Amino acid sequence: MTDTAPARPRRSDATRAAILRAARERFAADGYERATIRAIAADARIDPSMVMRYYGSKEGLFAAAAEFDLRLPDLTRVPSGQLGETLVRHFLDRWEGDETLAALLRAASTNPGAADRMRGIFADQLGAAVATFGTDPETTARRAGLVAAQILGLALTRYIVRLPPIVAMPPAEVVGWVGPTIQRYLTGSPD
Amino acid sequence: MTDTAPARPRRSDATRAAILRAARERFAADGYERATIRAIAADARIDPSMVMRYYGSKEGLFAAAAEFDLRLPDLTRVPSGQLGETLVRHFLDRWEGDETLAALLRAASTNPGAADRMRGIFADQLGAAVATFGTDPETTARRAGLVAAQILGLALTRYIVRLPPIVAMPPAEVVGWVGPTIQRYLTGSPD
DNA sequence: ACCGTATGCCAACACCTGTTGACACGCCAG
DNA sequence: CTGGCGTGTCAACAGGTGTTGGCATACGGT
Repeated sequence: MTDTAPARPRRSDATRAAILRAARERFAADGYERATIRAIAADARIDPSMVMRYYGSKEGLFAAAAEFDLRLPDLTRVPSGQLGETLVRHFLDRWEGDETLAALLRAASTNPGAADRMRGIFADQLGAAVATFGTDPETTARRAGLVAAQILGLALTRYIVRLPPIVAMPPAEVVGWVGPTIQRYLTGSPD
Repeated sequence: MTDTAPARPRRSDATRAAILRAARERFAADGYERATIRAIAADARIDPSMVMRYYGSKEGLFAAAAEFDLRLPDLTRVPSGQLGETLVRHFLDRWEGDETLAALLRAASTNPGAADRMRGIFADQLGAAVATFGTDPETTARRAGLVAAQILGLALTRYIVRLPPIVAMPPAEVVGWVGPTIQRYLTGSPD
């Protein structure tokens, strides 16, 4: 068994946290390859070699920095007519409150490991949430995939590529437009 | 005036084309930073310095390789009820027949210039197409942006991140699910 | 046949990258 | 007080990057 959580607080915990914070910022702003360990270390005001000691490698650092929980609400407690609206609002909040998702999305375009993690998050977490309410199990994966496609497209155009009309839309209007789409992907049928 | 098109075919045109083809492949597969000039030159079976002579710099090469025309159909000739379906089918074809778009999307996540070009393509070309049929000019930019968000999300999950359920969907089913979404973004109203 | 020029290769540059090992300081248990 | 260990810095390595200039060669017009 790997001894996680001996709970003994180490003096270096603050440094570890600073590194992680700087890493998330840099990965979110620059993507995986342009976010250099040296720049991250400089932001955290320590030597680059510390990053290696605490996280092993750049890949290890990214893996630690890209840990993420969508914190999806319990969809069984949401009125079935408001699923889309609720999810879109939740994703907007989650996206704007934590730059980890932006880091993950930026990196996922070029880094296979990041793409892997992205797949995992949206397949596992979103897939599980979609499976909680009673749609045909045969189609849940597809429905979750379609939701992911719309949500990620929204995130891509709003936070990464920054298409002006999408950036300019207030959250409420985004919910108004995209909510029904998500609703249909979850509970509707094609064509 | 810059003398474009003296129409005199140069002996090096084949080389130029080979470089461009290799560049599109590499940019599409690896993104901007990981696609190295050396690797592109090796694919094209020439010396890296030739790339510099013909395209000036890596940025110049990318700019040439990322030239792209969506070739959107004339939307005024499409029955207004089939706009969504038509557009989705067109985008799927365009995306699968030319890796330039994939290169552009991969690069747009990390390279500001690529993001710029992406914005240009979807604002100018898609925006113009959406403007051709008579919706309120006030909302055309927003409608075009929403369409871009859904289409780019579909492309991201199908060709870049490769979410299994989206990859597995046959084109006809994609059209069946996403077509109505695009239709609503073009001709419908929120909420 | 000749010569200029377009085409291509080679070697090198300056720089930046992730990563490593040796060395210094300071906290804390004994 | 005195070790030992956790924390941090410094300098360097080996490799890869975009980019540059010089040199060979072969084409094409005269």
